[in-house]
Amino acid sequence: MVAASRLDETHDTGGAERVFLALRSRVVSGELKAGDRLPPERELALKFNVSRPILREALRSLAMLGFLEIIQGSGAYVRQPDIALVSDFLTFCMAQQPDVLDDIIQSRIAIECQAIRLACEKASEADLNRIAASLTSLLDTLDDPVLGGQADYEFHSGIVRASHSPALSTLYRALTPLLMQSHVSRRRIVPSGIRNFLVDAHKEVFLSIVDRKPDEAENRLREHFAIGDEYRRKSLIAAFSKSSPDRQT
Amino acid sequence: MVAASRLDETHDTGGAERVFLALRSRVVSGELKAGDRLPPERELALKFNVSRPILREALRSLAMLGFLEIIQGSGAYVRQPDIALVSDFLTFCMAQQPDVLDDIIQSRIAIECQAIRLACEKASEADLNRIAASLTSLLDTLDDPVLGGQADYEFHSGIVRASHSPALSTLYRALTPLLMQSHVSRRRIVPSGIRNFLVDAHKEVFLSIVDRKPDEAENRLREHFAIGDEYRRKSLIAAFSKSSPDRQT
DNA sequence: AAGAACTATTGGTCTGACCAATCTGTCAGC
DNA sequence: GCTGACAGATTGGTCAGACCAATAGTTCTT
Repeated sequence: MVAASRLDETHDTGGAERVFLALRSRVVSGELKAGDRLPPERELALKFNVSRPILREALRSLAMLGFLEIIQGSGAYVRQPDIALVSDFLTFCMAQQPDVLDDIIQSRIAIECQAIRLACEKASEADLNRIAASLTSLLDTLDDPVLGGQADYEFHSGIVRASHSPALSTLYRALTPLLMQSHVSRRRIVPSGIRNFLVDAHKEVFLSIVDRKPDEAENRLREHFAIGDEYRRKSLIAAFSKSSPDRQT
Repeated sequence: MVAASRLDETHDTGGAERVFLALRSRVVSGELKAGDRLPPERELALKFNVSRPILREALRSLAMLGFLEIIQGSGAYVRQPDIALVSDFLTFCMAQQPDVLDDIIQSRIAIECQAIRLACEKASEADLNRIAASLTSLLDTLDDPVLGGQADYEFHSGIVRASHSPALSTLYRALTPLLMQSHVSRRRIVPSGIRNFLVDAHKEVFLSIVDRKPDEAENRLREHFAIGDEYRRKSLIAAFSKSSPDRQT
């Protein structure tokens, strides 16, 4: 047999994947920085000892992952991957599991409760102003579900931002699309009666940050979430007992 | 001009990306479930009206993202993406930002503090036994940095698992690699004197879960983290003032 | 009926060519 | 001398056909 000439490859997984891993490691290691331009495809293909279609499979994969931006006629440029891709992927991973939309709120509470503690320490004047502004828009958009939801989001994301924790902010951004889904369906079933109450809860949370009282802030925030949760359950029960006969498919 | 037959495409971004998006949307929408086999490449290429190399660029990209598993001679099969990929990507995204390793601990605290509250409600006998077991190994491996670190991780991840929140667990798993990095460097500078104290802290946290007291559990956990943080700072200051002259490059 | 050999299917790769967008350098015109 | 337009070179985008390698299904032998 002629099986005696494959020792030059670490672990052969196919040409495309080999090139993919090689280039990716160059990016994550910092050897290739954002903005750098890769050599032309024909040249790279020669260097990696693969054909151009195979080399392109690797490049395209990196591009889809956000590591590269390929511009026709110009070249392939290293790009800082966007957190939005993580978000997409996380969304999909979680969406595979049943009832995640009900569960995702736990992650939100986790992040915001820690963020608000840090915010009590680190929030700047600008942070507080931003949160105050979102509080104002919250008041002005009580009757608009869409704008109101946006103001609500800005209030909460303002808290996270005020924590000055990049990791918390990154996670929060990654969760945002999923939050939006559960958020929309939640807000839809909230009638006008409870809204003033929710506004007051937001105010109290904000004031606790202004007073720099972490424990109080977290407790009020937890209470805010708990009330929302309790209310959602009641609504679901009510909706279920009413429309139970209609429920089909 | 012959430009009058591209209205069937949403927005033409090139063949490969078009195919990629089409197939990906079929996966995320559930139209293609895990385990399903895709048609042969030649057939797919015909269906999407592209050449095989282009079709392969799309397939390879999906494979690199974990959506597909391609087996030579057999076919391309839809696969449930692994959260580890999110973790990798998250790691890279965060690693680009400076000082994330010091900041990632905030995300950990956030998740665990919420998880421990849920654990107080939902922890099963098996959960408690698992945590108790990790507590035992923590005692048995006080002198081994590696095994001790592993026991410590099992204790904390046991808490998260006991929360029975898939979202929190998913996030925690995503953070784990980054935690390991900061964890190792932290544990290395912890001398033996403080360890018994840390073990006691773990015990108290555990007992609070057993007693089903969320507030107490969270407070003790926060205290545990705070002490670790405080200690790390002291160590850094000490190390800095001692080795300051040596510090080079 | 079980195992082996064969064949069809399917992914993996290569070559070479052509098109399209971009970049660059030259040259005419101001 | 500077500017703008043109033309060629560079580079990515795509295609076609061919061949190899691994797998799966079939058939034949034992």
